[in-house]
Amino acid sequence: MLDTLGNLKRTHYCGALRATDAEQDVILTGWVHRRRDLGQLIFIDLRDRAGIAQIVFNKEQHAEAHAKAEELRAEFVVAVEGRVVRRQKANPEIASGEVEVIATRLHVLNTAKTPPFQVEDEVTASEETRLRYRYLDLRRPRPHRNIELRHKIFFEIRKTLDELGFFEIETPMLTRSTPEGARDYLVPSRVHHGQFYALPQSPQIFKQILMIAGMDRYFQIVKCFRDEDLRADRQPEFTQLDLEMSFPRQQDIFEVIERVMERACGVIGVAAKGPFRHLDYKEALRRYGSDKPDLRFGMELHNVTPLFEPARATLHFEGNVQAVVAPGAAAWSRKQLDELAEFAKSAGARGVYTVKVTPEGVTSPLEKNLGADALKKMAEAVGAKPGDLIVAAAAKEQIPHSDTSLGVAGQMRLHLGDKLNLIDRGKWEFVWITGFALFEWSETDKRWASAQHPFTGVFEEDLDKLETAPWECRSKGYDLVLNGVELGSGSIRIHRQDVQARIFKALGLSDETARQRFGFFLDALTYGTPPHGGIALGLDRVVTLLAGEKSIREVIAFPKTTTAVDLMAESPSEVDPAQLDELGIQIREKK
RNA sequence: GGGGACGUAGUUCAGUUGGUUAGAACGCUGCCCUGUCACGGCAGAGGUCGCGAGUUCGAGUCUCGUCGUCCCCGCCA
Repeated sequence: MLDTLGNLKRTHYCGALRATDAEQDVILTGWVHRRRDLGQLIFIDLRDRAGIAQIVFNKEQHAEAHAKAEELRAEFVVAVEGRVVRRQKANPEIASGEVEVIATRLHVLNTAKTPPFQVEDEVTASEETRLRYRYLDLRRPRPHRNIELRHKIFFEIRKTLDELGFFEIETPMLTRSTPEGARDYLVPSRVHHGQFYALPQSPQIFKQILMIAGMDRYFQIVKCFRDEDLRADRQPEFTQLDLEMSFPRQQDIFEVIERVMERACGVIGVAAKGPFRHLDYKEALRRYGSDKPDLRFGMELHNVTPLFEPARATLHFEGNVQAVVAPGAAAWSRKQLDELAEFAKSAGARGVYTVKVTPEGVTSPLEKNLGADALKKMAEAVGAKPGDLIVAAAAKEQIPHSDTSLGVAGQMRLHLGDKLNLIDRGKWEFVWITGFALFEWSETDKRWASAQHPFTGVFEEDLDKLETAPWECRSKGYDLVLNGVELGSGSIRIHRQDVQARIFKALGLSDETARQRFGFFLDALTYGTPPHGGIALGLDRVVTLLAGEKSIREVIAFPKTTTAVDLMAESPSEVDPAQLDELGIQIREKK
């Protein structure tokens, strides 16, 4: 027979009991974490959100409570009445370890099936099992801590932006499909047969319209939806901090985000301080081989193409050659070097070359191709010291106006930085990346596409190149990067209808198509649009970094798998034929 | 769309060259135990080796397909 909660009122959290509570009568509630049955004496670790308290059931003193405690099993839900006493021997492992509760009465509020895995701090179950029984997984202290941290960060962000004069304004979830960019999640309309809403990839157009509407400063912590393939740092639905300001200089937006990040980092006691560094996109690519460089360590790239030039034919490489210096890696084994080459190849390298720098001199398989003098010169040029390994990778330019050798070397830099333990985990290196190109060549569509999105502003002096040399147009976009992770991007927007029309044209959108897709927005632009700009940050990634987690799934209460499945809710799922019928939808067999 | 890793008891895993009755730990069930705290002791239950074909006298093991989970490339304005 189960007991009722009745008029029982919890007096303390289990995990909050301290020596100062000794000799008090308390009522605790929670889950049976562990039971240690010694016969006449039963110990229960009782767990709630705050932690664990030890409860003692003594047959001699409280026979009735003891008898009921014999029936307890893992994850039963109970309320315990009792008295807090100091322990003769404290348990330093738990926060409440100086005291325990002598139970006078036990109320069994609910039973529990034997859980598929034990609720304990270390993960013992596979991620698949954890996601299927997410409600049990979330009972563990670490997910609890991550979800609490997420709340605290969100709360701090809201407070900060409120103080800075921003209004949190909601925008529609059921909106219009915009074929530019990611695939949309579509929602069929029952009322409008054959028509669909789309879930927003971002509130981009709405937030710009809010600026046109004179709201001046908007923000929103909001879900965005993108139907693309997933990764450790990507979910089909994810949470953004979206914000927009009217009449901003780029500097003003940076300052707002720097305040926000300072306060968010403050939640875990990290002293991040703006202004953050700035790095030009091209410079970031040249020095770090990435548009989201990890600045926690050096190991910058060196363009050694000229040094390799004499051997271009014999080595059969194409494109440029970039080198990095791996400190202390001259002693690496053949196996380690093979693994490195394997990694570089998988990153897109066409050729991988290593040069060992030792106190005796410089040795390399390249010696017969380049000669000893050239190798010595190379070691000097890249600043390699005895004990270092120079790793060079060649990759052919595949995309017009970009150098793929940089990206390959950039991936090697990260790989080596990790392998050689060069990354200081206590560092928090924020950097603004600016100076992006406005357009990138889309190989799939065989046309120029917006590097960010089609509302990104362009420098006035580049306007004339829109039609003649689109690749030379510089955008007013910027990215915020932390420790090699892209946290978000934004821009000063286009606020003139004529410029917006020219961008659509450069993207190969006819007037007609542009009107069809963005007509309402183009109209809005003509009614007195202020200069405006903003940014969107991926908050799941922010929390992941601050929580010290590897996967975004660890900071989301109910995440989906890499195939966009919710293992607990078992979504997506088939629906009742009557529902489909009402929507006028018929499912075709997949080819 | 492509590449890689994994799938065996409730859970996490081991399983030799294809060969007798598929093992361990934790968990679970019962009994004993008054100071445990990952309690301990004794006894016990628990298996569609993801699924489907194939090769073979014989498949957890080999082959093909398929499903699922994870990682990476493409993709993600």
